[in-house]
Amino acid sequence: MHKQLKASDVYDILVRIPEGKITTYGDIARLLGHPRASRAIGRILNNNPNPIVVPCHRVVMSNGKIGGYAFGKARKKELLKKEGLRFRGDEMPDFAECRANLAKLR
DNA sequence: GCCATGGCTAGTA
DNA sequence: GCCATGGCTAGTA
Repeated sequence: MHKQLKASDVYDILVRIPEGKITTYGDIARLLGHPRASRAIGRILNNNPNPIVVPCHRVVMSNGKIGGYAFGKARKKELLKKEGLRFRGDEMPDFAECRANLAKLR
């Protein structure tokens, strides 16, 4: 078996994403060296033990749609709106501009 | 065998 | 819309 994705590594990345920025499941997967693990990232987020400090709602789909959320998409959308993101249905018009560059985060 | 994804085809309008 | 993917859980034998 090969090396496995660590949930704590995923959460460590998430806490560095500022308000008003978002990332994708795939971007996180690639940063951790598991380019095909985007679906697995979603499963890990679904398990988020601490939604208060780990902003899972800032992870969206690579096609600019909102993606899932343990407490429902409606809740996720509200949180993102509060942080300045705009919506057209489930689409995020400024997805590209708000997409964080994970490599440059500290 | 399920799923909080994503990339790729086929082929409609 | 299909299906490979990776981590997880249920629950068979």
